Amino acid sequence: MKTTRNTTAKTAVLEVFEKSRTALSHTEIQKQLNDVCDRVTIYRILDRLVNDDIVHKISNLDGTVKYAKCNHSNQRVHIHNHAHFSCENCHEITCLENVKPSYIMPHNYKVKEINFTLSGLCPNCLNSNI
Amino acid sequence: MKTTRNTTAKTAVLEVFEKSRTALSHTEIQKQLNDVCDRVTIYRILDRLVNDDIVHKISNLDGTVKYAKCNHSNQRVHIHNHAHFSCENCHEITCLENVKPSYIMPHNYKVKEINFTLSGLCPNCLNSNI
DNA sequence: ATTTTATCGCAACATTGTTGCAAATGATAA
DNA sequence: TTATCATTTGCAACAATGTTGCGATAAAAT
Repeated sequence: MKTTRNTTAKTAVLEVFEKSRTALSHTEIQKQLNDVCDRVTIYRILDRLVNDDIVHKISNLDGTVKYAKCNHSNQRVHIHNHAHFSCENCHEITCLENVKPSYIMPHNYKVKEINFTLSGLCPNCLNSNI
Repeated sequence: MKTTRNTTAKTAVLEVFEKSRTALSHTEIQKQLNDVCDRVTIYRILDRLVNDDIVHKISNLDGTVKYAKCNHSNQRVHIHNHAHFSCENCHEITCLENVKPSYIMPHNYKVKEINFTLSGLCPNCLNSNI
């Protein structure tokens, strides 16, 4: 049985998530960590965190991948069925915890995960008259 | 005013889309074209096709970006509000033209585009008892 | 046929993600 | 506390993907 360890690098990554309101890319995490650990280590930590359902992965329309901490891991069945918002101006991605899409699927599909990302202008950028 | 031209490379790319039932990545398109044109040219053609609303871009959870031809460009307001399905087994991405999510947004967001991708097993792979 | 300019090919570069392996380190039990 | 051992890390090297600049080519309009 593979156990997971609490290393200093992992703790540092989790602290970065804690401080951030928005989802973060690998590069953004790396910048905030400044040389706490290697680039490769961050990739591996993120993989583990996603696997352990501590962090979820979000892919943006532009092809960038971001990560955000889950703040509902107390639920028994843990599905990330909430939406994300991607601002085309400031490029921040935020979780819209309360936005849950409803939809009707054709038969014969087995849905395991959903990724619902809306893009446009976030409240901040909308107010700035852009 | 920038006009767009019909080149042989662009026509070839569109033919590849025509033949394909599923969404295609840059690499997949390149393989099917075998050396009709340069790798860079394909990137630029795809950019233009997306800009002209002839093709839409889909980004998958694994970070891969795929493209599919729009078959509803007759609509006046052209928003890609349909869902896509990404099979975790065969990795094919298909458009679910009839699946349109309904959702309620918080105020102060201006939504311009949505990306709704469901993943799991497609009918083909589901039947294969995987 | 000539002109204009969008498009192309090439080369070089930047970014992002992956892999193998020896060394380091966290967790567990002695 | 120390010994043990599997997990994690750093490094180096590699692979894949996407971008940019620029001279050459070719599509479309006159």
